[in-house]
Amino acid sequence: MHAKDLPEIRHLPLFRDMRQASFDTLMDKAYAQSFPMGLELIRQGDPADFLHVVMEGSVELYAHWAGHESTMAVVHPVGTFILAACVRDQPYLMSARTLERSRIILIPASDLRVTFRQDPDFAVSVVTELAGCYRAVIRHTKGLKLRNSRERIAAWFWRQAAQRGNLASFVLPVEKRFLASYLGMTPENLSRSLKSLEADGVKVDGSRVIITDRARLEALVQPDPLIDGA
Amino acid sequence: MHAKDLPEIRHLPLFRDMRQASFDTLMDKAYAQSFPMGLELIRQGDPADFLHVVMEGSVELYAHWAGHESTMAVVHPVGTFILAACVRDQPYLMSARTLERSRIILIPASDLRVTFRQDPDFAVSVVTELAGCYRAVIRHTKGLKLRNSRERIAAWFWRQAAQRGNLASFVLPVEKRFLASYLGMTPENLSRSLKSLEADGVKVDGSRVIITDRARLEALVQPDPLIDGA
DNA sequence: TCTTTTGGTTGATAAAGATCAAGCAATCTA
DNA sequence: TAGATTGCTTGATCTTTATCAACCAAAAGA
Repeated sequence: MHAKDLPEIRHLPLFRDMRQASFDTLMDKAYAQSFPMGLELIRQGDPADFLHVVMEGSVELYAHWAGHESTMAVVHPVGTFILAACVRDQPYLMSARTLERSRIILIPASDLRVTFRQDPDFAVSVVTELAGCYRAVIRHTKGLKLRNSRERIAAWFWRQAAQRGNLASFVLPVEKRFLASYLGMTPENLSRSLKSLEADGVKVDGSRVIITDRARLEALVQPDPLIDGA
Repeated sequence: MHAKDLPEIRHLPLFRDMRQASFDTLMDKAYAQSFPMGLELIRQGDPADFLHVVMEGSVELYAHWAGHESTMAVVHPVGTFILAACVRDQPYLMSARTLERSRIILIPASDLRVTFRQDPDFAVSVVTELAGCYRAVIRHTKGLKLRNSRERIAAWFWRQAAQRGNLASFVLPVEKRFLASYLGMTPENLSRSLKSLEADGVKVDGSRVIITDRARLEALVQPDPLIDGA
């Protein structure tokens, strides 16, 4: 556990408002570890031992059943994952693997559970964080059910651009096959849709995305804060 | 607000462990109301004013975008809904309407937010409840992404039977069109799939479901606690 | 009781998306 | 740098699911 990580972790909404003493004891039990690319950090069904914080790299959360696999989320720095399993002391619902070499902070779930029972400010932060996670999944599921695959891709691009201050061009932060799976389609389907989206104001060349016609894209996306986020 | 409701509400996991004083003040601000069938209780995007508790009847949570509509959940007694929007003081992500004549308890969101900051036991209950809601949506989304429509229907039947103590026959608690939408398909698709599922151990006659061959159904469903619940 | 309404079913057809196979190009590695 | 690997793309085809329209039956209302 490196001292230089502490300010960054402390700055996260989840840890921002807790008592310094609680934060210190929690961090005291935590440790950092670096993992190579492609390593399975968590297997779905395993007991929830640690809250994970991604400091560097990126982590895919994915689900599998009957030989099928689906990307549920990709976590980038600085972000946490599987808080819900930790607080309920129940098995993980998703597996996790590193998408690149990653540095992860591991916070023992048992200490977490003790801490939010002792520090009311932290409890409030956990409540707020979990409510936010819940709402994020609901929004994603709404997108899956209400939009077709072309619209989902367009909406994802629109959102990415918006998060970068409406930048007209950016590089994909994940490989296309994970994006495809996250958006609930096959890589082939994504590939074909990308080509057809040139007519709707997005051009994709390799991993570079260029919004060529923002108005046209927006007409297709019909952005909705209750799906795409504020 | 009827006194006879209090024990039932108090028995809910969310309210079970809070201090009596907190519960009393919360219930003091709450009030009960009866609504006719088909009434829109909540419109998505509205500010979160009340935590809702269904005492009688049933309520559909649904989402809409660009003229499309999709059932996200159906809440039966005794169940709560839109806790997340309340604790974050943010707009509802889903609309809600009564599916039949229903009696609902309305607990002001502002009082709720005050209470879980003052009563640590209640805060822990809210944490646990929200984590449970989050995990329920994740499980449902996993089902949507990993299973095809036939499998989703079969899994839903299997789960319903399991919740009723592996009863071989039960009556659908919702109209088929809502079930179809909840499971992410059209009513026509559901209707056709139901017929084809006779070959897999489920027979449906009107609103009556009969599990004719549990083993066969289970072979199709491949039940997984990480999707179908424990 | 007789209509009217509404939810459900069925059939025909269309569209969306998945699958399989082959080819390509960028990246990694020896 | 050459070869191998890997992810992406493209084409052909098949499956799944949606759409549209008609019809039926149960339930609600006059």
